[in-house]
Amino acid sequence: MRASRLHLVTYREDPADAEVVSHRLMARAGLIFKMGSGMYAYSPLLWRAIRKATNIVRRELDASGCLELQLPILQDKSLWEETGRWEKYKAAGVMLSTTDRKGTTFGLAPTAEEVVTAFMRATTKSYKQLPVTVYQVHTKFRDEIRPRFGLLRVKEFLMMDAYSFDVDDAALDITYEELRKAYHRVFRGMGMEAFGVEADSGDFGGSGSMEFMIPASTGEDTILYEEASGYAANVEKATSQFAAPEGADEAPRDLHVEDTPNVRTCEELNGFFPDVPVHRMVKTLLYKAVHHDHEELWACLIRGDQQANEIKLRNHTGGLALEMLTDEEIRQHTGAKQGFAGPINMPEAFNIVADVTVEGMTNLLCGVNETDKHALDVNIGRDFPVPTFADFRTAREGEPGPSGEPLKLEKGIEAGHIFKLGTEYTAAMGATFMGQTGKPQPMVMGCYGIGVSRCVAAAVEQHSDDNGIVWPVPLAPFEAVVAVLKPKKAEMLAHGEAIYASLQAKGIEVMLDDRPLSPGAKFRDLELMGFPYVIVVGRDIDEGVVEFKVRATNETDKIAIDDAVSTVVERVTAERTGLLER
RNA sequence: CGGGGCGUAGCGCAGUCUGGUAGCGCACUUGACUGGGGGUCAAGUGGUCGUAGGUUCAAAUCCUAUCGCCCCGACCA
Repeated sequence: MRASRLHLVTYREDPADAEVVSHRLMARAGLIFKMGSGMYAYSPLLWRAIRKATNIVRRELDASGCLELQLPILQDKSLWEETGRWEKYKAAGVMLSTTDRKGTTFGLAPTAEEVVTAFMRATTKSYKQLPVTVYQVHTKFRDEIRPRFGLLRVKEFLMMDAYSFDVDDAALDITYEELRKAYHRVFRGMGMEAFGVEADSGDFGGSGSMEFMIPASTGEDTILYEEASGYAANVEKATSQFAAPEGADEAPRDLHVEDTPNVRTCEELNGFFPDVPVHRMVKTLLYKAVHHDHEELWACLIRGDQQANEIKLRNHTGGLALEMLTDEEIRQHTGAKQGFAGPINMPEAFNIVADVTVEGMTNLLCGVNETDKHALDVNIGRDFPVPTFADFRTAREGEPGPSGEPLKLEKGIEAGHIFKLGTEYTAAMGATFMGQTGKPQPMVMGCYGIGVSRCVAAAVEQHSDDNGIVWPVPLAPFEAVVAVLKPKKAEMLAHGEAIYASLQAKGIEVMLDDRPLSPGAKFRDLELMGFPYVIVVGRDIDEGVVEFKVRATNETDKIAIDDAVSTVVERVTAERTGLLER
């Protein structure tokens, strides 16, 4: 393609709302055009990159025996009601919906388990047809609370979603493992190192799931990992070991209630009682769990030096959503101001649970649901009933992980997620097949997603410098550019066109930059757009010399014009497969 | 959902407090000179000032409503 015909537009200034590097650079390079909050037009240049990312996904999934199909974006509400997820997604605020002229309500696909299960239900009769894994690359919609960071968090995006159907759990395990490997090939094939981490299964349910994270300082997810053991988990799911409660063998002392006016935090309480360290206090966090037809009150006890993990707690409550009580609700339910809730005199309406760090604590300090008062030397079982103990705490960097190594922290962009769903959806929707035994049984399902448009943004997030984007070759909109510095000079242009034609003949995706820009403007522009290799046809052309520029290093070599094509071909073909072993 | 802020040319912004001819930079068009790191000069194009209503002789500016966008918070007991 000729640059003069590519509708290239670049900007010298950053957009006012760009916070992260990929957003900034993609906007400046004219790759994305904002149409509204969380909605972007993709430029022709960006679409080339997205198409390449899509094709890498296709290549690896096809190699794993997956079948591409296409499912509707408009999905009937009643289909989602079969699995109970309409309520769930509405409660979570994720589902965008619309209605047709008859008043029928449709969801705009945030994902497609229901639709694909309905498809398989209608088309699968026998175990002989299984296993089947289908996938599509299609637009998805999510009503994000707060779209931001350019293409990294948007309301409308391009996603690959795959769904596997197996005869039993053992068969699912094999399929899941196959897809896990394919996922690593996909990310490596894009030129990125993604690592798999244990993840919360979120709204999908199911027995196992793994997220694929692309390390980036601006990532919205936090990963905790152990260096040697290979343990890595999303902070939403991560566990760590903790020190046993201090004074476990102390004799219980008599409970006494003291005045603690206007305290709000454990640190402030510590000011009143310097002898009681924060880790001998118990915080009482008050929540409501929202279910589809009712709300429940929950109180979670946790040691003063620990932080609650609301995802773990929500999973325990089984609610669709978990919300902290407002100050007003706290007053209404406990009669006390915010800051004084406690397991003592707790209204019966509350379900009380406690984090495992609370188990075994003695002579602790906690609230008594009375404004401006706290109790000291409280003992579990004696002063309040023994609650259910479980892991409700947030693991933190530096704490010993499951294998005992100190946990390290890394920020990442969630690029993919794989789940073992089991029969949750197929059973609910009656998607059964005739087994070998002659009895109908539900298909065992897995689901798998890759944020294709997000991956492309993540690639920019990971590969850039002060001058702009540095595309990895597998995603680059063009693998190479032939830049003619003075396109008005017919002879120079002819040399450029000859190199361009040869590269094309060799199968290189090449752009001829024939735009009449000043050399400085042209160099900056090409660097901003981030093409991996540039052959500069300039002042030395009369001596038969051109320049070979490497975007990643910004190094320039003068080479003979006759070597230009072979140099580019060699470099590009070496990098086309990303990080895959050849 | 709570708090704060912003809507003025394609982009980035000033002008609003104190009502009186709508501006600047970039980009874009034409011409000339340039030609290896966003070059120079000259002449131009482009805006119902988010929308609707109100006050006023007069509204980008004041008032009301509304729509949109951005940021922070929503891990506090």
